[in-house]
Amino acid sequence: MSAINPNAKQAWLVKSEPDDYSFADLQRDGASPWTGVRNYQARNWMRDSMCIGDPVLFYHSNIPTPEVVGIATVASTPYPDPTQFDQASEYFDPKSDPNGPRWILVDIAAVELLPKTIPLSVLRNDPKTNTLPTTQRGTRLSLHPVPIEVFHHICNQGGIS
DNA sequence: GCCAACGTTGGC
DNA sequence: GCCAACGTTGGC
Repeated sequence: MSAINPNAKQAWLVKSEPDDYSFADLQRDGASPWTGVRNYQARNWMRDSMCIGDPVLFYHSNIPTPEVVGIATVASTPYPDPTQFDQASEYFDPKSDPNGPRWILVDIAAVELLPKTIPLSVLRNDPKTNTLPTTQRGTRLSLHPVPIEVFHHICNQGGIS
């Protein structure tokens, strides 16, 4: 059972297309390796900065109303993404060397569904959240840091006290 | 479905 | 090391 570390110094946001993998899927699975991230900056954060127990906002992208839907947490230390060596996977990377894997991930675990989801439009209209990369036009990072106080603010907005 | 913005690739 | 071409992300 994974829980958020109340003393965590850093929170995060991860994006997922719900048609591909939704927060409900994560709740069903309990936890899941965060596979398929193929962006070096995002990889570096997983490899170097994400700590077990860090809070995570789970965001649904590529839908009519993109929104933060749930709370999750980092549930493992970093390790190589197994899909990079799986020829059957859409994430297979022929250039990755098993002796020095290119793609590193952590496990993400579901914590709770937000009673009230928070649409991107609301994040953009709130001065406390409108500096998040996800609210910036053109930002395609699928994973990025969120200041811990902003995380708590978003939880409050979402109906969690 | 469109397209702007961005990251990556590869030729030179 | 530059930069044009390309592929992908993701809002709309």
